[in-house]
Amino acid sequence: MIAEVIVDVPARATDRPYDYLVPEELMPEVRVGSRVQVPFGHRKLIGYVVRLKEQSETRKLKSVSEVMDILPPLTPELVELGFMMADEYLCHTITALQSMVPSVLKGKYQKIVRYLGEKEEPDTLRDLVSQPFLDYLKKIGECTWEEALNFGVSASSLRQLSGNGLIGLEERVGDRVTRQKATFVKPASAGQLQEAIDKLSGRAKRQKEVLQFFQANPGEIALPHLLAKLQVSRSTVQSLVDKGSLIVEEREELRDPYRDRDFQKTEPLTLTPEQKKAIAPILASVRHRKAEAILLQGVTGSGKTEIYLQAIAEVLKQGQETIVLVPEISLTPQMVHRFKGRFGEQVAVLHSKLSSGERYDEWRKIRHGEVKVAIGARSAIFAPFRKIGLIIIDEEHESSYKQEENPKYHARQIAWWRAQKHQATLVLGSATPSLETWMHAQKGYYQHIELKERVHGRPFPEMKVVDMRKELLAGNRSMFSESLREELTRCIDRGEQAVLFLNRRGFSTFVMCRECGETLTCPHCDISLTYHQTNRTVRCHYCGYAERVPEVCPSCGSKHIRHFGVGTQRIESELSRHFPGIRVIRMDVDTTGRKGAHERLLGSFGAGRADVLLGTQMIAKGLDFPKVTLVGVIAADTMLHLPDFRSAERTFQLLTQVSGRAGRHEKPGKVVIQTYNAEHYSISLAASRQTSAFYQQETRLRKLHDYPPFSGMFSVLVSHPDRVKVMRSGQVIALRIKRNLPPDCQMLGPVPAQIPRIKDRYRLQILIKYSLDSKSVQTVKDSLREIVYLTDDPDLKISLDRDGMEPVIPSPTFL
DNA sequence: AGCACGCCGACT
DNA sequence: GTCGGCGTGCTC
Repeated sequence: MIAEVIVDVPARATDRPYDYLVPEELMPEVRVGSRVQVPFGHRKLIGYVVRLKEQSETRKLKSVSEVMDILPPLTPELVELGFMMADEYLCHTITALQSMVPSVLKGKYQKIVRYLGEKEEPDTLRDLVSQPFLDYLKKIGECTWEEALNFGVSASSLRQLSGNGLIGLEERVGDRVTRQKATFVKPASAGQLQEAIDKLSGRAKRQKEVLQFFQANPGEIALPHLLAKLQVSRSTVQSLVDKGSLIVEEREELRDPYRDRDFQKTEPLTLTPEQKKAIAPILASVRHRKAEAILLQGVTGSGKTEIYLQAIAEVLKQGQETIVLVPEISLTPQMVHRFKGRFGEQVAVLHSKLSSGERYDEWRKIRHGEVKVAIGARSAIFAPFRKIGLIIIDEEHESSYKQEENPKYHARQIAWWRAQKHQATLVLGSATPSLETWMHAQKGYYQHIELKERVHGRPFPEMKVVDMRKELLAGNRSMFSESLREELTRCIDRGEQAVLFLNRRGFSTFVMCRECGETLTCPHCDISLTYHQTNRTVRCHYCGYAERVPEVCPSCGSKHIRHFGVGTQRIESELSRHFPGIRVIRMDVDTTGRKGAHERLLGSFGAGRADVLLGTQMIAKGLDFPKVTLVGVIAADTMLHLPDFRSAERTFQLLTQVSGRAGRHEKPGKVVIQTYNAEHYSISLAASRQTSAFYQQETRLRKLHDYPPFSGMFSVLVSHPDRVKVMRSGQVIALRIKRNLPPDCQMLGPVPAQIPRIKDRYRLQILIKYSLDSKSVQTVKDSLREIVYLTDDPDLKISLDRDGMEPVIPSPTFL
């Protein structure tokens, strides 16, 4: 039997399957999706089996040396998906395959130098290596390649010695897996327990207790458990093992990060008539086993999650599996509770807070079929299930479903691909769907279900748009409008809580000299440093560079240097000035840096230990606090000016989401939106909750400018440490693209990227708007693939992104 | 990605 | 003459 293997070398030349002979004894283990070790040139590598066959064109085949897992990490379906991704997202196949499995399965390679003692020690050995190294190697027997180099031994000497057979060089392949072992104890023979007790000497009181315990509790028990329960020591158990009365067994145990928590069993809630109407088509689709996509557009608070839960119950009844994607940020303990409470042990949770070992264990539960529901962030879309009946993507419009590294996939696209393979239902849930999804629903590609009422008939909060230009004219130069200040006062006086939201994007604090106008910028990136009050430093958000705020301007020496812009810290101090004694919890990168800080702060706010929750993006969604009756948006338009054609859509979505935080329970809510663009359609239509009107307007504008989804978009990012070289390469690449560009496509650029330099690399961007005609797509894809590999400069990096979520549209001046 | 093979400059 | 620089090309 021959196995086609994709090896772990992400390079153009090796991006194809290699044939290997499968030795007789490995035949039962090697399957499509198996992770194997294979000899490749002079080294040993990890690879994935992608096909099995009987014949090979290649002479002189090498053999698969090892199969690394009991169950293949990938299913045949995922292998196929890997090839599709490599093609679609222009990445190497191995990169696509590796993105689908836990990172611990990635290879760890080590070169080992071994001392072969049998041989005489000729002079050559002494001539080539130093005496201390030789002594060391003799004592230890073997060492790593790096250690040898540290001793000053040259690589070529080592190779020469290996050729002479004086030392051995080996490649060792391991994975990063640490499987947790647990020790279990059980009686050697349950029937002879009494006998064993009788044989004990009268002084062996402890041992007797242990054996009696097993008489009362037959079966095995975890060793630590036993020790704690009987208050005996390890040695007691050990002597029983030595006597042959007990057997200990070491076994792999799956860590369960939620093991120690109790999940209260919850029962399905009674659906409102509107919910009932909404769930019917989903249930029907699940029962029909037809690949189908459904947009579930429900206002915040309309009870989408309960619909998900009841749909999942139906899928379970059909004996099928479900994948639930939620944005990382809303994968909160409450969320996990709701799923675990309903489905208990049948749920695996995958999120970024897990250690890589825990993540691996959760993943294995899915792979081994121990669970039927996988809930997690973006990468959970690759859950290795075999019979998927339903895929749910909650908050479908979230940009975090797009991966920014290779493979640059969008989870929505992967989800639809898998739904088709499995004949599964895909449910896209959102109060504010992405324009693409909304359009697809309008055109009838997706079923469109709407939930327009909040559960329990809760009223929508009253929304008020405050024009900050008028405030300014009236002489109010503070960050708070008269209106917001009044509402806040009233809210606090009533003993209720408020959430203040500052959209930080494109609006952060920077430090500027008032005499010469110089701003502090990062020495490695073309970006202003942001001011952090906590330790009086300025930091770069892109490379992590930090320095103390200088006393004087580094450029003119003036002392009049201060920070501008609005950060959460500034708002916090302004709040305490306006409202003495106010209790504020601030959530931003500074306060939530440490692990668990996020939950602690929210928990504290929920417990009523603060009047105001002040924060950035991270508080925009998912929060549900009964006492919150006021939501304030400090500056609604900060991202409206970003050079991104999705900025209006983003603004609308954000405002709608944020306003959903108010008045979710008995008390009615109020929302105050402060802006300098009060008449902008994304703001006014969000405030008046005219969702359809917004989507129609936005659709018209996208069509007018031929932006996605009316055209496709590729972005090419060229970067290089040398400013001149990047310009030259950019021109060359642009010319190449242009030469092969289909007539119905358009190239923009090259222009400096939105941030022209990051980590000392200069960046250029080229955009290709392509017509959705599939022939053009293929042409553009092929020519881009060529371009990536055409470079001979190792410092030049070219990054391709298909339908990136944040392409920058070059302004006309650049064209 | 590694690494061997192979063809041109400064040294025992 | 040789050691060693890194350009070129291959890995079933």
